[in-house]
Amino acid sequence: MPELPEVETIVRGLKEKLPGQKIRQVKVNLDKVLRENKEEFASLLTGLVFQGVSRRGKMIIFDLSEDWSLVVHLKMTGQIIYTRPEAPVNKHTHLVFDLAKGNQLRYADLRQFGYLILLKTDQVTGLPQLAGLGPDALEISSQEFGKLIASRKGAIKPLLLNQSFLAGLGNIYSDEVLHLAQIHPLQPAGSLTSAQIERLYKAIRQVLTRAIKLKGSSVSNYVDSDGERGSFQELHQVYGREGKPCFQCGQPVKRLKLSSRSTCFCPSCQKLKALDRQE
DNA sequence: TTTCTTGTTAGAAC
DNA sequence: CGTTCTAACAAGAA
Ligand SMILES: [Zn+2]
Repeated sequence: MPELPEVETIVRGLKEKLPGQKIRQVKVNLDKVLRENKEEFASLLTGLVFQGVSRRGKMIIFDLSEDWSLVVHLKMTGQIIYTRPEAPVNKHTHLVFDLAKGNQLRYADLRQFGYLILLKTDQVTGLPQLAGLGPDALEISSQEFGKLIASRKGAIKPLLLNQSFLAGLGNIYSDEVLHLAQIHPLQPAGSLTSAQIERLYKAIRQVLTRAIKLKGSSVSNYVDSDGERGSFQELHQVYGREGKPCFQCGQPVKRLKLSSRSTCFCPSCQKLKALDRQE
């Protein structure tokens, strides 16, 4: 599931390889991942040169020559892989870019939820999918975070998943962050004490930074731009661990359903009524 | 066969 | 209008 750490890992990998490379040919196997028809998409891109690669939240932005940009969302199962052309082709490969140096950039997506948008560079920031994003989870300041949290009434877990509030966290990292911060997923955001908000802010940075170091979490089919799995899943404290003992206290991890998403947490480490009274 | 999983969004409810 | 919530989407695993 590409969330911020996985997307960041992919972007860092591609930054080393793509800039300066010309697109020699584009093959489209499934045009439903595109906005325009496949012929138009291929002809617009052919001959362009990759320049920068960046991300905002979970969105990837490729900047190309002639003021074109390609914005990509991988949703749950999307992959972008830079590879030798003779490497075996994933069954769900929907796009193949042949690059001037002989390598290929391949886009694959098992569930076909991801998409690409080709547009002029000056249109990128106005794109609703980008303009609607809140501050990036790794860029927001502690002060701004505290201000945003305080004005919200809903439960903290669904709020962390809301990309227009904060961009980058998904189901895995929201659960992991709340466990590290020792905050119950149902606790109303506006009821968090300043000490809890501080812990939450630090937990977000710590969990995401550590996950990026380990190249993300491979819980389903996630691989980075080299086709390599991440290893942060081995350090998950609660996600996917229902019924197993909490590594901190030994109590079994519980799961509940929150806005039709599963949420794993430790009822002992993450109490609903703040145990840390006044500090 | 049915249920579950995921991120985002349209649309409804408040 | 802002916020919050639900259903829908696809395809494979259990
Ligand atoms: Zn615990």
